[in-house]
Amino acid sequence: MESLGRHSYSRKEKSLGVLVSNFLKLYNRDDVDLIGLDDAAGRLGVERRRIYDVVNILESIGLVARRGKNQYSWKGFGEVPRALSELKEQGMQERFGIVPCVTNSEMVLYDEAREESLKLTSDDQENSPSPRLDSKKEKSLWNLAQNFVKLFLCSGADLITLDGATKALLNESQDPLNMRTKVRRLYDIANVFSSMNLIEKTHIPQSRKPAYRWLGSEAISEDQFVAAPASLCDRNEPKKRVFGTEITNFNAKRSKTDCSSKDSKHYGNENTCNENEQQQQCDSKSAVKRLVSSPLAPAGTSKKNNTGNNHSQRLQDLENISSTHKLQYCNQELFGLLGHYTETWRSWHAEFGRK
DNA sequence: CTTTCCCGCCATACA
DNA sequence: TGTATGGCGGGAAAG
Repeated sequence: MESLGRHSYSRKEKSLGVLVSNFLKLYNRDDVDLIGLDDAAGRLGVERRRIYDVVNILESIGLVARRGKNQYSWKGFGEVPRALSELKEQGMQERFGIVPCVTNSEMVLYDEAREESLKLTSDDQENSPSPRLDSKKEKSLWNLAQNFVKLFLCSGADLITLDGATKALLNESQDPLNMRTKVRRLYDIANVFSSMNLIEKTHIPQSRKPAYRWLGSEAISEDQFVAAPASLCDRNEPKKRVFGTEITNFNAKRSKTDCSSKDSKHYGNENTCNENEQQQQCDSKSAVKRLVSSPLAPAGTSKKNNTGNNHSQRLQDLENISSTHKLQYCNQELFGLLGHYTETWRSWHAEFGRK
């Protein structure tokens, strides 16, 4: 019904936060080990690019680990504490505690002597291949995410603003242009972390400045369990990938890896992907919903099952129904009673067909 | 207006 | 070469 309702689009529905939430809901299970990027993208109905974002950030916490091309492995939440403590230690060793950050009050302690945090000790003598391999990683989402948590873990600060974090993590490069980009990334990361309750968004006491507070690694769970009940209710339509984005997204991910060639491809938009979801025990009261979505064509591979197709499909259906029923109800009484209805329908049908 | 941040172009890395 | 990965920043929604 709302597929026609034009402006049902909301940015929030497509945020990295909900993506991650769905991602966790999907893979946070004991029996899950390998995660295929294509599979994830397909199941979640997003472009592959977004999966990279999610996975990179999750990896910084140890939730997942790169297994190889197209493959990540699911480590559990059990791994998180370990990873965090490791990060903390790492951060302590570096200058991470002392940087422009926010105290409980609201003051922004300006920078300080963070100059020689350079790797005087571990200068070169590292990766032989590329000299600039380092710079590459420094800018990665993965690295940024780790540094972000280090900030929380190492500085005594309770609240941290993205602004402050940016300045702290930006190596002296006060360039405003650089900062813009950095903040964007931090927003991404913060959204992910807060969606899994690792951090929480608040405000600095007096000023209205938004800031983040660190929550332990314990309150992380809860929401990402199988969660059958809640997910079923709003299971109506995917509503992501409404329209407009279609044409541009040509993700020619042929891939098909090898192991499981069971792919339904990305075009998981529209009414295709949701059905048959998983095989969870969610059928408690799902039966009711099931009926509603069936009328539409099974779609399948056609990427462009536009409205035109639907109409003709609909027509076909009606036609079938009408013929069947005509044979069925040969009772004179009924026929007479419904006569004008069928007549009306017939004329409508004719007109519609003409158009 | 400013803050938040999604989208997807396209540079790199890799096979 | 083709594919996989993921910086990066435009610009639009949200506030």
